[in-house]
Amino acid sequence: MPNITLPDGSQRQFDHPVTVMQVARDIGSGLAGAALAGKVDNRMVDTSYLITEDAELSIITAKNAEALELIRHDAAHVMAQAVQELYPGTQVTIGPAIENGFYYDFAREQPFTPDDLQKIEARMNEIVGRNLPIEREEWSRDQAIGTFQKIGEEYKVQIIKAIPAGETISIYRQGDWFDVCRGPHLPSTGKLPKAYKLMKIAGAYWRGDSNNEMLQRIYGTAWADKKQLKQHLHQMEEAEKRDHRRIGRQQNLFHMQEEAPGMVFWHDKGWTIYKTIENYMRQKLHTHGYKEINTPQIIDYSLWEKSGHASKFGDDMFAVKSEDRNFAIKPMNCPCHIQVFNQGLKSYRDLPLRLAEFGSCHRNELSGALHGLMRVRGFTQDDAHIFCTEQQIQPEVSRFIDFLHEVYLDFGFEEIIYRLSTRPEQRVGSDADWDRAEKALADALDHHGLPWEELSGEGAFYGPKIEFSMKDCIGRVWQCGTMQVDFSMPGRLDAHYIDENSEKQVPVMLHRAILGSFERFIGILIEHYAGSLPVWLSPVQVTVINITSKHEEYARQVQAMLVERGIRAEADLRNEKIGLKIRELSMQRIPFQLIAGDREMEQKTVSVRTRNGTDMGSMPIEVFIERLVQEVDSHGRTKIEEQIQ
RNA sequence: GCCGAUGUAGCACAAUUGGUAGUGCAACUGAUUUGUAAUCAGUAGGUUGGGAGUUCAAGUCUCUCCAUCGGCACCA
Repeated sequence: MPNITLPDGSQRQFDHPVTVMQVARDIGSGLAGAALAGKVDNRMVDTSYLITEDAELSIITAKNAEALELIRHDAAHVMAQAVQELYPGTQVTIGPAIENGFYYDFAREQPFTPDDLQKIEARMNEIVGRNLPIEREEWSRDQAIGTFQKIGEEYKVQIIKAIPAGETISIYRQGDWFDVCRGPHLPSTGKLPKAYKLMKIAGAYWRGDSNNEMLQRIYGTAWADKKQLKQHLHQMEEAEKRDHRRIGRQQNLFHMQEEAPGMVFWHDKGWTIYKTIENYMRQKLHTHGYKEINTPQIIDYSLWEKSGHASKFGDDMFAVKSEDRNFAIKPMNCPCHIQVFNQGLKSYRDLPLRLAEFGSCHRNELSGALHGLMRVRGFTQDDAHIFCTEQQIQPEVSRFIDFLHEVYLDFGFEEIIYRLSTRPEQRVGSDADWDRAEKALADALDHHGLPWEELSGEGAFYGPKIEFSMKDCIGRVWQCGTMQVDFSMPGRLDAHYIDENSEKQVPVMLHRAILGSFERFIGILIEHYAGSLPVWLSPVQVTVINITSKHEEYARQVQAMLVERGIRAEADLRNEKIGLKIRELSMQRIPFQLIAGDREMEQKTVSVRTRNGTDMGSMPIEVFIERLVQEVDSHGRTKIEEQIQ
């Protein structure tokens, strides 16, 4: 007879099998009312689940984190029921819980409209109001297939057929409506908190395959209570405010236009950010032993055929024809780097050879994939290729990881996610090669004591890779850095070196990038900092403001002193009140505003104000410059505010 | 590329059932000489994304192309 251990360690003895709900009732009627599901020996189950043996049990209520997934999954079911009641003939397919909510994919000729969402939501409220008990049934495969076939649910039939033999087929029924589902579910529809909202309609391929027909997906968000829902909606609004496309326009950083889809027109302010990053990287590459090179944009198609890109990515390359010759605009830099490597006979003494290029590339991405600076057709990578021996892979990867950490920290990204992608089914190179390369990458990560996740089979056909992703301040993950081993291309493009025994060898090539593309990286920076870039990256670092025309000359002098010291300073000498200037400059997120009036002019000082409204008082110009230079040089680690305190 | 939505002044948005395209901010002109997030007044600004069609009449309806947005798929 079951002896049930609760999370607080207390035990309850029963002389007969009990359901989760019965245990909850035994503890208290309040808990029974709140119970949404149970967790038996760490497995989520329905409240109707019958416990026959000794077990550990926790009762899941809306307060538990685990409840959210149940709530979301139920919301998906309730939505599906609502849709089928409102729009007969619509077929259901799948509808899982996802981060922040849920979706359900429907098959229906006529598209859903935004108005439909309101109607569906209203019907969902009604279904919740009906408080239909949700009951689990187990059916045989034949019964399940037969039943769904009879009601015309062809997709469900396919889903059932795909369930492995021997696995139980469970059906969840709420009122007249039922669905095949693994569960668990809430005890009744009335338990679903009315803290959901349907968000958007989207197309989605059946089974995620673009060869299949497209279904209609409805996304919703669902939470344990209205407060959480409100908070989430508020967060979405906040995220929208930091959208790099919006900030890019507001701060006059760049624009894009119809005539050049997926390509960026950088304005002077945005280009200043770009140049600052490029110069920073150039300096870093130099200290880390890279040689910077530059290679052509347009190359005869035959090189891309030889490298293998034409057959694999030909459709995504921009082609150019001239005097009966076919060219392609380069989609990547590696074949060009091999051409540089191939000039002159290389010795093992030349290795490792690290060739870097701020390589401008063009890829004809599908129109639907474009997204602001994040996914473009024309971009520049902080690209480099390291030519080395197999023995040098691990030390090179290790050095690279140090380099990458240095850079990410300077940009203010502290949380990095590491993923190692290993051999895919279709690949070149011997298993022994792959063994050694995968081990070299894993060892380098381990050597740094870094936590990493293996993505089995996700490597490129030519070699394994590590992907480095950053987490921004609102928790979104962006893949930027990469380190890829390549066994294939050096051989295809005839790269050789002479080893210690005077024999010709093919070098290993490592493809690597830290920022990825400048465009994307700048987009990430803008969103991470919500437009308030650290001073060292800010296009305009300081603006001097005069109070009246009397102080114009002094303000100009101050600006000149700043510019002299390499500070990006402007002067706002407009005939406007300083309240207006401060407002506008603050909204432009200019880090420092220097006020020049009578007092400052007399004492040769400036009054310093930050873009966040902190008045730092007045100080001699020289003192301000020294402190600012320190903040810039330290990449924001030494802040002026802190230097004062 | 696929599904859906959207495209109006530099920007953010209006415009009843098809009936003279407006408002705010910005811009420009003038006044104001101002002390820490919006001084006041005036002026100008548009073939409504491109093309075609229906109609006496199209921002509004239809077709088509383009771009953008949200997803899906893709991402060397």
